[in-house]
Amino acid sequence: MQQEDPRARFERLSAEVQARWLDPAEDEFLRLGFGASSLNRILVRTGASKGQFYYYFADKGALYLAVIERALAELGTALDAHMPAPDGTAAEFWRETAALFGRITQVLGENARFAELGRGIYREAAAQAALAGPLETLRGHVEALVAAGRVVGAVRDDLPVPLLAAIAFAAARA
Amino acid sequence: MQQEDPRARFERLSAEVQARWLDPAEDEFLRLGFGASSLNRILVRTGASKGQFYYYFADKGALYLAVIERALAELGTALDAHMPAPDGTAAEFWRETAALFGRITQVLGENARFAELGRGIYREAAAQAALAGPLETLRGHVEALVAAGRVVGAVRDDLPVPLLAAIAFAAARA
DNA sequence: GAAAATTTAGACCAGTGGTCTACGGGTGTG
DNA sequence: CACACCCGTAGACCACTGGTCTAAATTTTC
Repeated sequence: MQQEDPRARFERLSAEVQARWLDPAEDEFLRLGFGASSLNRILVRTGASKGQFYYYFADKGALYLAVIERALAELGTALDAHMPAPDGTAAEFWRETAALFGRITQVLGENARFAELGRGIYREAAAQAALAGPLETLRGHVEALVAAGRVVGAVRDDLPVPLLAAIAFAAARA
Repeated sequence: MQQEDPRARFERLSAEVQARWLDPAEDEFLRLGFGASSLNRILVRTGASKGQFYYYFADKGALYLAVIERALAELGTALDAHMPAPDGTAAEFWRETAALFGRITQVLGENARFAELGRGIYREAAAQAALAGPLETLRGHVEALVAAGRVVGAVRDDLPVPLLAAIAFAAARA
């Protein structure tokens, strides 16, 4: 007798009302991680009731997911706003790449929460699947960059793209 | 009226008895991660009582730590058994490095659990501190390798060692 | 205004990690 | 032998967890 997907109900809400849910949740998740965060505590801080929560979210993980998705979307638009215009030489490519890295780390610095939130993803199998979309977008940026690098001969082509992406992430983190 | 550190009591136990605690715990942590693992369930599978557990471990995290430390120690000895004898040229260095990577991934493949366990560490602040010792040993291996590479001019020296180590880990994971 | 649908409140549940008291079983000493 | 001592054990108990469910309030529709 399932009526509707709670997720759909939440997405129907205005951004302001959504923020009223996501802001306290993000704060809690950021400070304590997923496992140690208390849903009841979040509810108190949000000023909402149990029934209200489970009307808009399937479970605690869905809330975590919603927080990450919002953050990821914001990161995406922030990156788009800083996109470079690449040209043809290998030297230029590396300069552009270095600049892009600078921009990414800058954005990450401005939003230090992304790194922290990202770490929590690993565990949630469902999260992996649900985040495929947003992450695919970001991965597209990286892949495009790598492809451009190959054209100008600056990037060796015997390494798989995911590996490069992983290295890029690790480097950015450090 | 604190009598003694539970940790000391556990370490006084024989390896066999320790394994009787750590084996079921490792299985649970591996399958479910730290947060979703149930201490009570582990106790049932171990055949131990609450009191018994808290006599040997400070809390759930301490058990998790003990599991990781044992795994890390085993990884260390496994790596030592595969150590190369490096010589002087850059080409040789890279061959050796590639071979070492192969060995590491091989060892990691044989003990696929390390990657999984490692991911769980991030959250535990205490774990970070407590694992400093064992990790320092492993880091020593990597650092020695990098130093050797610098001598023969194969590794650029404008990158910090931790960054290289992070890249190495990321690459090994992928 | 009444009937129907959507939204909210919170008591309730099994299970969680952790504490605490009481008890068994050695061992050493008189 | 008996006593005290102490290491180790058992498990009742606690506050809290995420999640379910029913009943009431509120809004929408006719």
